[in-house]
Amino acid sequence: MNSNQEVIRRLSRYRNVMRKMKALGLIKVFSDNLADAVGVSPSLVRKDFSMFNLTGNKRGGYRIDDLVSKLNVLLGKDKKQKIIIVGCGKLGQALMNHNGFPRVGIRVVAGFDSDPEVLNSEAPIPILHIKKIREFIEENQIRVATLTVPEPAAQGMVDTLKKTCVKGVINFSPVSLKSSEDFLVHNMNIEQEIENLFYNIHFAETTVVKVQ
Amino acid sequence: MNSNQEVIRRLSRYRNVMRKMKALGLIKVFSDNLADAVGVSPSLVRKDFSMFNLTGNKRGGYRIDDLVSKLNVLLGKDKKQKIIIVGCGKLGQALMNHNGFPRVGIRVVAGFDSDPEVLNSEAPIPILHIKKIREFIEENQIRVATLTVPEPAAQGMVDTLKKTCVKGVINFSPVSLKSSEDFLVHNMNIEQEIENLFYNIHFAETTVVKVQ
DNA sequence: TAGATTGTTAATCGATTAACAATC
DNA sequence: TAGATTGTTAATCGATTAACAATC
Repeated sequence: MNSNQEVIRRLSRYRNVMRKMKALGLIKVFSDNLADAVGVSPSLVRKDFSMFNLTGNKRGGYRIDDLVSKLNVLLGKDKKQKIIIVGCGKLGQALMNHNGFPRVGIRVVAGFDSDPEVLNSEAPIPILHIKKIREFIEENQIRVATLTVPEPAAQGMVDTLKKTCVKGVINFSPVSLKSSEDFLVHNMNIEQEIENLFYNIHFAETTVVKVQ
Repeated sequence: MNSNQEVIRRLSRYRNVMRKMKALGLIKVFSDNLADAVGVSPSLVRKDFSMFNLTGNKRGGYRIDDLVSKLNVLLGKDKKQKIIIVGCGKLGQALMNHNGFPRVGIRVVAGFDSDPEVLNSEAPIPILHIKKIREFIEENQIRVATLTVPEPAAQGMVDTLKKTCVKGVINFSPVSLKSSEDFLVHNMNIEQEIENLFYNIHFAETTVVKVQ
């Protein structure tokens, strides 16, 4: 049972680096190159690959083309990844227009809200009334949603989504919701990240707290 | 030397839970309660506290009041945490209006951009021209910024900020920038988070990949 | 007091790194 | 071939957990 989230994140980063290398005309890459680019050790790069049976050539490194396309399959990037935006306030709308998505094969197919003002705004991507969400999800076989609703609505929305074929959400509200076996929640807690940064700045430069 | 980011994140979560408990009228809390709320083991809660010399009473648990105020000092929440928003596109503007911030003592004091249209829009928080950023930072002793500029501008902006008293940024652009000793970067990579979620959904339900 | 919970030590677990044989 | 790099094993490191004496 492999449940280490970090490996997958690293694979995704290796892939991004390799895609850029490829754009520069490079053909091969060594574990050393990827290690430098991503900031990990070469051993770890090789170990990560070997865990997923991604092999290279002794002496010759890895073929970028080959590795990228294997990673695509592994990470599900060979298919378009459709998502919906639940809650089209400022943050939701920012995500709808986020230009980092198309580049990596993520497609926002619809937004949902209940505020009539938002519903009438014209957007390149349809914003539908929240009451249509279950129907839409089933028809379009949506698996992933972003949760950008006000905090009090977050848990209720999760309960609704659990009844559909959505299997996970990225939660931007400040309540940290819990994952369960069949419904994954990834919390993007901006406040917490900022607090953490302040801590690291302030106390990392002062002395270290610790112990033992 | 204590460099474990996770401990700090957990402390912050314990604090949030306790503030809610306090609002409910509770006075004491046991490691068991916090463990349940945050989803970790009671041992870990006690260990985390003990690492920072946060003590309770054998048999009596921890006094919420006491612990919250000690955590406030530890996490720097006893002072207002001022931040600036660098790049006031959709995402930057969403952050400027993010109502999760005031509640946790984070204050957005200004935004910066170069687009005249954005500069003229009226916002409750001033949006200034990017050329005034260094002056503003020094005058207001800003330590933390969010980086919500288009990807190509991100690295350049970091280089500018490094020349000021800003000591760290939350980077929302899809390039993952590297931290250095005296300038911390926390990457909030939304795309990566979504990719990761797709992976977990798709392949966690299929079989597990592997190994040893 | 008896019972329950902390604080801490030792054991466990898992991830990363170092090292090196295999081999291109 | 000689040299360099992979793939993998064993060693290390660090974080989490279990256990329990101290004690309220």
